Amino acid sequence: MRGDLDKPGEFEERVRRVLRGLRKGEVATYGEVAEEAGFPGAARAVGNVLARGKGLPWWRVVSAAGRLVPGHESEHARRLRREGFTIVNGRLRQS
DNA sequence: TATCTGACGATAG
DNA sequence: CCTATCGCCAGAT
Repeated sequence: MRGDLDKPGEFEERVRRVLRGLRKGEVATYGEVAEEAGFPGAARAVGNVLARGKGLPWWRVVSAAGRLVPGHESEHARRLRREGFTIVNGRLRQS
């Protein structure tokens, strides 16, 4: 069957796939990534994957409030600006 | 089965 | 804008 969403590692696999789908100049919130991955409500778990994963476009993910990654705001902002975004006070500019 | 850990999210003060 | 809470989740112990 297709829907073995409870298989161990399936969550991370899907999250990674969603992340790989984010193109330059495109960002998503942790919650959106979780939802697109088929695990609505697992925003927190998405953060865990991003924190440990390697080679992932982590800078294209921000909090629902537009906040950047704690402890890496400088580099995060730099990378986002490089893709055309505007950051104000460590926050992705609202709409 | 019970707890604990986090790059979360919404809400209240 | 800030902190405190509470709810929710996948994984690891």
